[in-house]
Amino acid sequence: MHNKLIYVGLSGGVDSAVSALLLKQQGYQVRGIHLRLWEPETEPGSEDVIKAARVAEQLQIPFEVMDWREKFRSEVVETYIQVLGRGQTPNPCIHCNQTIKWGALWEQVHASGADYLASGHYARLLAGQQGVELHKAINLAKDQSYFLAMLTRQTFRHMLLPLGGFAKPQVRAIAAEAGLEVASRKDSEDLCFLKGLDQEGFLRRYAPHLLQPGPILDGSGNLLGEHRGLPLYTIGQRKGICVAAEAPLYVMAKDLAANALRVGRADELAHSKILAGRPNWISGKAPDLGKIYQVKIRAAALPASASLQILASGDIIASLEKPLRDITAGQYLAVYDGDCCLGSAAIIEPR
RNA sequence: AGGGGCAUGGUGCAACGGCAGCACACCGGACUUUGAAUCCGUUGAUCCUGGUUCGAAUCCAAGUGCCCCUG
Repeated sequence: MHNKLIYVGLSGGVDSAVSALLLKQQGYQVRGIHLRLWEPETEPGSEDVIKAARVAEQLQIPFEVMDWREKFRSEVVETYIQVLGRGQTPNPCIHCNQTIKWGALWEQVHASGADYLASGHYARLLAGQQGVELHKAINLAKDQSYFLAMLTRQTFRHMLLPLGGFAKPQVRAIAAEAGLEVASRKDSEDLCFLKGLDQEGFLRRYAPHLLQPGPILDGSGNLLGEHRGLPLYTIGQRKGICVAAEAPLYVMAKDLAANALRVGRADELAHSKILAGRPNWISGKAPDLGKIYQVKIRAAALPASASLQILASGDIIASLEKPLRDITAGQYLAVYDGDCCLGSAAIIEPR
């Protein structure tokens, strides 16, 4: 009845399947598209492709598969490895959303006549006074707006997120009621391209040159042990240091020049300012500089109150009301006004 | 090769002659569409030999190893 053509990215999981189902029920003309993004040579036919195809079959919607493994490798995986090589902690899901899912994929389906591209992300797009706004999901525990915060309003205009108002159990119930076989499929975890490997195994295989052992030092420069390669550690990390001390040790910093890992106590991790790169403001305009907003420094972080200032360079500084730990270069500082996500910027360093 | 001290899981420390515990580390699980954090849990030890004792990590003796002081 709408006559609108919508493509839904079908991952093979329950979320995207229910997204397609809901849109179909709303009367849209729905087509499923699955991206093959990563399959190691040894992996036989991907289970995800089969599951996605089955979803489309059950929903009786057209379905196609795009083999974008090379594109994914050059756009997302290469960036991931490069950022690790710079001593930072990449967020490949954000990069994938920018370049693949809402970049190249949109262009592709748009060229095929699509009016919208939908996904199973848990976030909401609401009509605001100045246009579409990105809001957190109703179910805050599942909210994924952080991963979408580097996208532009231009993109949000043709994006549909049918699950933003649902809780996960509801989604599974809807899938079960519709008889979808993926209803009970477990949620995906970890990076999609790790596929059973842990990060160390992945890097040993695809970027072994990054795994150079080096010294673990405390704040005074004392040698405490040996690390297995700086990319395996991120700021605030506790596990994997393999050094027994009076109190737990955490990664404070990575010294690329010396290939050294600096560790310290939890209370030494706190900082009250964050320098982040030129931000992406979804509305196109910078927020109110005098106001207190909420910021998140990682997807699963609790929001923290902060005010913003904009430097001449265009970079921003967030001044936190209470110090935060684990402020990590390569991750993103997402800014919220209540439930509304104003935008995001790549974290450069704590101040 | 003078005197003193120490020896307990991987590391650092507890335990009156009476069930060997704690912290850190490791490993596992929960959580999680980034990396983490966090929470829960499991392994795992009395240097060696002999003696005293109903009973020894604990007391005694020798051995071995380490540390400190004095030549």
